[in-house]
Amino acid sequence: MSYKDIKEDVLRRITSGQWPPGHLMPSELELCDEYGSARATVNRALRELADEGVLDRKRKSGTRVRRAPLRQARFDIPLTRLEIEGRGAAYRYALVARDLCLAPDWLRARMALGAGVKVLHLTCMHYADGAPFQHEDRWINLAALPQAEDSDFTETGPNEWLVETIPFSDVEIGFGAVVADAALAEFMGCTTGEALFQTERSTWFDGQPVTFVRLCFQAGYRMTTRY
Amino acid sequence: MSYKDIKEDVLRRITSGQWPPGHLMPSELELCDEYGSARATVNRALRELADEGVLDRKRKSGTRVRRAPLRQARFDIPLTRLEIEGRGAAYRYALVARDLCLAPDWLRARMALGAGVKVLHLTCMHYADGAPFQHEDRWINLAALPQAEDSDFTETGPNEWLVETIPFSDVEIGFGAVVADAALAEFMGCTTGEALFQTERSTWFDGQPVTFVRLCFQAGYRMTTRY
DNA sequence: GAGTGGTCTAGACCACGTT
DNA sequence: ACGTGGTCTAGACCACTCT
Repeated sequence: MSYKDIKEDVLRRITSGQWPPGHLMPSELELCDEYGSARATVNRALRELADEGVLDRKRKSGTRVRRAPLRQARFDIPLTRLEIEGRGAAYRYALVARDLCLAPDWLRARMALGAGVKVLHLTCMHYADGAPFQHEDRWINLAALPQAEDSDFTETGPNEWLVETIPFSDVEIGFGAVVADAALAEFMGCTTGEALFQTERSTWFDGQPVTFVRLCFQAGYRMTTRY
Repeated sequence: MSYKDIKEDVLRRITSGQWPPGHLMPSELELCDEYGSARATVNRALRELADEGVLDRKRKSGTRVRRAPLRQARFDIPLTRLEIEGRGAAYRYALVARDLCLAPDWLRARMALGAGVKVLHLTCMHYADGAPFQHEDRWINLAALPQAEDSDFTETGPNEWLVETIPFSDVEIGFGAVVADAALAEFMGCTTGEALFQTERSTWFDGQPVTFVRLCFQAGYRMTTRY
């Protein structure tokens, strides 16, 4: 039995009611006997199920079926270009505004920036088959990324530039809703007062705040996943 | 070296620029030499980094640092009661309406229900310290869960009842935004026209559609995570 | 064909938490 | 003290995919 077969079989026993929520499962060694597999194989199956929130494992106490499955949803956060192209639509990018300025107070608080820090403020639009898809409001900390000042971002969006420039970062992401004001409605080709799905993202690299971005999606956009 | 140490060291090499995006890493056997570990240990470290979207692995070609890290965000989807209590607020639940009816067409399409299927339609409110926190619009397929008809849901919300009744399910979840109409604004204690964060969830058990729910959160609510 | 990752085995020691 | 899961080792065979 492969570890995948074991995972499937354990899930089957749980969904069939043979192992109800809270049930104490056999120990790894007992399952090794039953499945005729090595302990490492059984262990991998159970460990992955625990990672996925189905099982609860404790040394000495054993492995139990979770009562209220710790439901977790995993979302892919793709580049906007790839998301649009993945739907078979043509991608177009446009730079709306590019502004060098001191970080406003709300941004300094948000990104934990010191006083008098210069930031690059970019406003961009992303289109799918010519229709407004996403409005991007981006702030880049020039103290962390001075070379951003030399890029003009007319051809390539800041997101794509960033992922090629910074290899890895800590990220905080938040989802919410926002009402389209007159300006945003004009960009997004919707009516004023429409509710738009919005994500906010702060990125750090090596402990240093790098960028903050607000993305507003077209009206009716839904971010979905299965698990 | 433990697999965690190896993960850390590989991440350090990536963030330090020693292994830039797209870089071809040493093979597992070479890393075994370098770290003085068994191949299974190195394999687990690299496999987990690939699962997390940092590395890209292919047989024969080897392991590379992802160019555009397929960033994934993991969100916990807690029970509303636990989310509110976890913030140190008092939880209160109220059943607003309970209605037995035939599934409307949009719902039949959404849940892949046959014609003439009876559903239980529930409207509920969840309060945090007395303030409206979440509006729940729930539909339960009585063909899959006939015992739902015997529960009155005045004391316990349908979500808590469901997780105790069904051990495991397939779930499709979507995030979006919705404008508060007059009725919803009254429930949520906000002004009409406010943008509210909304999640929709469809649940299947054993291939059978069980329930569909729309959750509207208080104005300004943000669902956040770090990764 | 050959190199790489994917997986499995049998055995071992350790860490944690309950008793 | 003892039972359980957590992890590591050394070796093996297989599957994919590039040339």
